[in-house]
Amino acid sequence: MAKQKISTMKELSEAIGVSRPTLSRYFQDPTSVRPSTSAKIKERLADVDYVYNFLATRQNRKSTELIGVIIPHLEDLFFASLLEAIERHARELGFTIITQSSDGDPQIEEHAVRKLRSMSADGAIIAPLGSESSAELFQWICDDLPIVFADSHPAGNDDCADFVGTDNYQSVASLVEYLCRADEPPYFLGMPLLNTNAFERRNSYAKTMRALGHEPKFIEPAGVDDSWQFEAYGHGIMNHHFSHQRYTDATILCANDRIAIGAIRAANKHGLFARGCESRSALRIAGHDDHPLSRYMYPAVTTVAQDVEGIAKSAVELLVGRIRGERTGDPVRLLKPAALKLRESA
Amino acid sequence: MAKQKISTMKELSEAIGVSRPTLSRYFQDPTSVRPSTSAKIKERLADVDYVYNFLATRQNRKSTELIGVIIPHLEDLFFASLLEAIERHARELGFTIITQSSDGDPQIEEHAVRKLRSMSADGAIIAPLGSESSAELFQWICDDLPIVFADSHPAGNDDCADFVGTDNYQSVASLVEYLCRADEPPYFLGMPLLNTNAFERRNSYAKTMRALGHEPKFIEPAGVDDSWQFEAYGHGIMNHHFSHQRYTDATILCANDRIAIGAIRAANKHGLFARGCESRSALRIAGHDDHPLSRYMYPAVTTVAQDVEGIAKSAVELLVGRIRGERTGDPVRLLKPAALKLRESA
DNA sequence: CTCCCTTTTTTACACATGTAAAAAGTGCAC
DNA sequence: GTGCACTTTTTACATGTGTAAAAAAGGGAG
Repeated sequence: MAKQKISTMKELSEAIGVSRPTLSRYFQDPTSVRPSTSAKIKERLADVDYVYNFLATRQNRKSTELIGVIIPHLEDLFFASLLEAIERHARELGFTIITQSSDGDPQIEEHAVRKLRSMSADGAIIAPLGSESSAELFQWICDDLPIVFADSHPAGNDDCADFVGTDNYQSVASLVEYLCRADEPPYFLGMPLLNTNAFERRNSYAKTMRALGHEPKFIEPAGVDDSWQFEAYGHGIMNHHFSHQRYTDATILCANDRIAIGAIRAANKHGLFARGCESRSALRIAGHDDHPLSRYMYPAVTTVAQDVEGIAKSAVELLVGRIRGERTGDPVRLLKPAALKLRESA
Repeated sequence: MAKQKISTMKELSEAIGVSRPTLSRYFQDPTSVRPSTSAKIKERLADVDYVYNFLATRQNRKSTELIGVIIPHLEDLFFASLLEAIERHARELGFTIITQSSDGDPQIEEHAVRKLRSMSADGAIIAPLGSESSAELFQWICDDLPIVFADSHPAGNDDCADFVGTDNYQSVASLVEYLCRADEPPYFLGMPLLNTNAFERRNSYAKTMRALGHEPKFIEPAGVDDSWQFEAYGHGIMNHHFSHQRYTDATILCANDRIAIGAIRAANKHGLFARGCESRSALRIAGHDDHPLSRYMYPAVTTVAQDVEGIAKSAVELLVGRIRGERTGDPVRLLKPAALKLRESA
């Protein structure tokens, strides 16, 4: 690469032989200059090493074409796949993604939101933590720029921005119905109450159970602290119970797959699954989300698949619609259905 | 929040009653102004809603305090944990992270590198893809800004930037030695040749085997395409072989845990592990990395734990050292040892 | 009260680009 | 060759901040 390094548009305009404003217009839309000029610029550009200054361009354009994404944890394959899908769709529409992980900490979440505003992001997709303290923050940011909440929505103010997520009532109901149809009605092993999904899944379980004429039965957490370490959480609780011979032939619906993975590990250690998972065991464990590794567990986790791809696509589309001003008015609330994945564990 | 919204430092300086340059210095270092002034600013700032303009500040500072991180896939818990750790350390040092996933695609990787330069990032931590086409690109970016390669290094030019990663020779050797000591010498199930780790682990396996007086034996991929879908890769290959009664009582060393997870699933489906993983089976499968879910498999995966935290910490420290000019001279090559994790699968 | 030193304000310019308006240039039809 | 329409160049100003230098103000010691 012996190409001449050029660092400003002014230098570049001299090297190419067109004026700087013409170059500026060319970079924003090559068809906005005469075809012969456009060709000339394109040709000379190939001989030269020039990268435009992102900071300077974005400071002056009305739109920065930056979209912020805030998720609770990168180290969770559900959020990781959501993020990858969002990135893919945003890239197609010409937007750059700024990812911030809130690391489960409302303070970091707040910091991330403020940083997005200071970066003049055009909008943001947020998978919020469940902290009540965030309500004010979200109200504040919603006033300033288009926001789409994804996966879960803030506890207090549901009406300040669009939302896309899974219809937990549908997804959990379809699992409960299946489990009741196939065998015993399930117990519910909830997730730590970290966001609205935790509540909705719990409520949906109870509601569906009652509708089917069963009394909801919850497995008690037994001294495990609330955290995003779901596998450890599920494993800790169920290992404890199985050690005391409890729930050893029960049907257990876990609030998410990561908890189910922990629970399945505990069950295996206690030899509670029938050899060769084809023959159904008395103990049944189901999850929720279709975590990428669910199918590799043994037994493979029966679960419901969230439409991650659809959620990501809609979130980006909703957001970009707002950013471009094509969509105004009341916030939209998109609930995606989830698909039952019958596998081996239940 | 009825706070007065203020969007520029000029407005703010009028509202507070100090000059704009004083404010500017206050924001960069509150101790650089007289304590009484600092207190006054701090006090009035609380009554007002002001966010500095990131783009404008960073355009003019010599340092943007932005660090770019490029990883092959977010949807891989190894990289996700690496990224989280990097983010944490960078945040402590006051740097903002811009993450770009190359999605396994050299073109996207190139795009990401160029974007980092156009954003005037102070430096970048890159976990490169193995593509030869990237050599020129990396040379180009290394000339412009401090780079640290993490996890794996570009195939061609090893000497253009610092590197931090796992000592694959040590890690694989310790596994091979353990496996040979405990029982039969292992076969090697490699990973797709996507980066230098793939080669190094393969070579280390062969070398260690010979040193111990055994002939290296490789399990052939049997028509599975090269991709980052490691679980599917491992599962596909081993399911195929197990179906033909091959390797059913072998010891198999997988190039990473995700492949091992796929292989273990296949083994379980074929009933090849002894019930209750306490009693050792003839079939043994080991992995590499200590993937966060390895311990939840059944049998739990025997593996070596990469020092993700240490790699992330060193990568950030090396990079920041270069950025601050505290470190110059020849590239450093830091190899972290990995720790054997004896679990149930081997 | 004065002097000196420190801090702050004022003023000015810089950064790399966007963008608007006026001036100059180009090409084409007649 | 003239006139017209379209492009491009020129010129000038904008963005929101960093930063340097000079001028002004403030505080403390004598």
